[in-house]
Amino acid sequence: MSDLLWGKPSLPSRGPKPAVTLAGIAEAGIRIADAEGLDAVSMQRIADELPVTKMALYRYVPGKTELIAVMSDLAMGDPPNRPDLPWREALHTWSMDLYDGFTRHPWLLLSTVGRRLLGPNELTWIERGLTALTGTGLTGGEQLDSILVVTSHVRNIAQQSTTFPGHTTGLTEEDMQESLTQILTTEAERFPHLATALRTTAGSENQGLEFGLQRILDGLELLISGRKAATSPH
Amino acid sequence: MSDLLWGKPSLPSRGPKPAVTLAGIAEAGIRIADAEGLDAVSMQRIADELPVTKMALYRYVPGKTELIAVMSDLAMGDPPNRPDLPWREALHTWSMDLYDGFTRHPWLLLSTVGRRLLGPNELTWIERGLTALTGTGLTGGEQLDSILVVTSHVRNIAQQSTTFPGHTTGLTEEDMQESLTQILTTEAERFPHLATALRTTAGSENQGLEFGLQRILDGLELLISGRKAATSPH
DNA sequence: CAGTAATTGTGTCTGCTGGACACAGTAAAG
DNA sequence: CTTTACTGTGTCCAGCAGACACAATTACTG
Repeated sequence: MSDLLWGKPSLPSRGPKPAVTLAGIAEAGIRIADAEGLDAVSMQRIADELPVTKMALYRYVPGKTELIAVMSDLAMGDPPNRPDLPWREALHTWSMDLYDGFTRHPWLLLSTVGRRLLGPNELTWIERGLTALTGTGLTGGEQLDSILVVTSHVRNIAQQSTTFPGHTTGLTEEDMQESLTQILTTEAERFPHLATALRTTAGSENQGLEFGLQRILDGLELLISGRKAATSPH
Repeated sequence: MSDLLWGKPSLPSRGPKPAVTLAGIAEAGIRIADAEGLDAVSMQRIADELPVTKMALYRYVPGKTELIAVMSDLAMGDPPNRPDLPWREALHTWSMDLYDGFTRHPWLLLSTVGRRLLGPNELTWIERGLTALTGTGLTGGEQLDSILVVTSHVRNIAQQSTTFPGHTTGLTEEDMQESLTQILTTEAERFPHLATALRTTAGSENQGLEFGLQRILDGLELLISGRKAATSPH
């Protein structure tokens, strides 16, 4: 099932030499997705970048779904190896690294939704996140839930602040702002709190990432310190 | 631009009576998306459910993108009106209501990603969330960031625990578990922390929602109480 | 060396999608 | 009764994922 994601490239066989490789196909797909968005990735489009035709790709990949999965795991890459840090700093830099990845490959936000098979790189990310939380006294389930919360936050912040090439109707941040302010003037009475909230907002870019992250880490710290206070004096 | 989402249905005109309505089209689309997933929603498929042909739909909607936007805002519905509660309880029930919405219409998780124009219902959700946070001493930006964190968490938990009809390759939770345990046996040395974390996990369903939510609310409470301690004695 | 089996790449075909466009029919206003 | 505005339909196109048959290439086997 997940041979594509985990299997080693088996070289020796009988027929003609393959003209391309699975990794090469995936890289071509990544290049297209980075430049033109995930919607621009089609079998034909990928084949155009390689010395093969569209149908030849199906010798390497059972379908587009699986190809996107391979692309995604490959683009995710290996998480940067950080030296030993206290759990809070470790999780913080881990989050920032994750955010960097999502900004480098915005389409990952679209291709990694819902239930799916996990590839080696994605599992390594999880492993590194868990590493940061070992020794905190949290149970395994709590550790998993913790990195899930952090991941969710990073994902959605990235989703909101990224410009998707192609995909969405070319909406700039200004378009949204303009539409919103126009609505708030014509329908002000329906959204009083939103109006005041926006009025008292310093439009500083991307502080949402740090804000939410600090809240989550604060919440985790509360739990962890309580957990330690309960176990260590006993 | 957002006339479709915000405009009133203008009745009187000259030509023949319209055979359908925008709301009717959107409801048909919602029905299909609920039952068969977002991918099953096509112009042809919607037209099959209505007494018109595919092309007639374009008299009511400029394109599929806008139709999905209308469907999304409609499916989101009005947030349940809760009596006045302390901010923490208010935000908690708000989150649960939001989660309910996402489980009722899982495709909303797919249709409401990225930059987009906000409809009246979506804005009302935001307004209600902000209402819970008024009087906490948080700035407008902090209030917005707060509900963003909560929303992100709810979204991603829903995303993970929901079975998408159609969309993904029919992967059950068992398939993922099986694939994961198989990987962890063959590649155990690469993911030690993950292995132990999964071993010490009580497989209780969906506690991730409550866990993360409580962490976030704890973090917010820490900020809010600090904010109040700084202002009230002064 | 000849023959067979395995494997790769290609071309053709189907059914689906979103959408452009011309055209016919309908209802109200002049 | 004509004009005008509007609705619904049929036809057409480009692009998509993928099924399938077939030719070409290579290695193993007798």
